[in-house]
Amino acid sequence: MNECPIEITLNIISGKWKFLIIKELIDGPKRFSQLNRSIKGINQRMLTKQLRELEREGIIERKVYPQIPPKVEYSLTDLGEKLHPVLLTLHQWGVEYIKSKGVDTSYKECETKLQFTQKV
Amino acid sequence: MNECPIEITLNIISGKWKFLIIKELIDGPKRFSQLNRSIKGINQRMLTKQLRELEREGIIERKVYPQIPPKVEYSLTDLGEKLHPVLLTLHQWGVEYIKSKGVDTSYKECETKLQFTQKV
DNA sequence: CAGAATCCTCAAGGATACTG
DNA sequence: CAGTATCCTTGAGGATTCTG
Repeated sequence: MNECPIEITLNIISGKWKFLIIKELIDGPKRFSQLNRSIKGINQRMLTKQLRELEREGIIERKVYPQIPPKVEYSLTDLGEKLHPVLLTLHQWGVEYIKSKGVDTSYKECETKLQFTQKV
Repeated sequence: MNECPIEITLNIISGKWKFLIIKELIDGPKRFSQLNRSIKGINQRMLTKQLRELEREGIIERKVYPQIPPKVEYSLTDLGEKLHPVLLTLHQWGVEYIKSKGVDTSYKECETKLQFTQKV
């Protein structure tokens, strides 16, 4: 406690996956299996764990459709949507970094994705 | 490789300490011992390790003053300075989070610190 | 003062199998 | 489909000691 807001944010959105999950959900609600497919390298256990934690922090919402086979949709809450500027600046710096290293062209698809949903 | 810029950024500025170190250096160059004191909870080994990694990525610069006792100053490079917007959005979201939880008042000092150096 | 060198712990993360 | 339940590994991070 008595931490600065930056620390608070970092403690909440820590780990390898949370920001990537949030990035996926910026495009709109997605199902568990969709997330599992679009986030490369994650496995079911990790995805479940991270989703639960994000839910507990009030960043995402979990909506269960009572049907068989089950359908569960995850979406950003208002608080979660407010992470958009963070994603944008992280993205922009990533581009700067790539430029500064002289490497390029390898990030096209993610960039466009974020541009489309740019609200600010 | 072929990662999106967000992933690239997160991979580079990962771990528990890097953002906090960068935050300290936004106020201007600082000595090793200063950083060691102002970053609560870090120890020498970790500080050294993180500084080396940040240096290797071109985010900070290390300046040695050849004297006894030794003096070493760390500062942000241009690339490092460009992380300012990220720090700001992380900070802003932290404040939002605190508001949404109804907790407050415990972050005053860090906030002012960042306002002073706000360049954007 | 600014570190290098060791040693150690634990928890984040991963692999796999099973289920309503 | 959307998860649990186990078991396991690795390395991030920590504590301590020594030094030019």
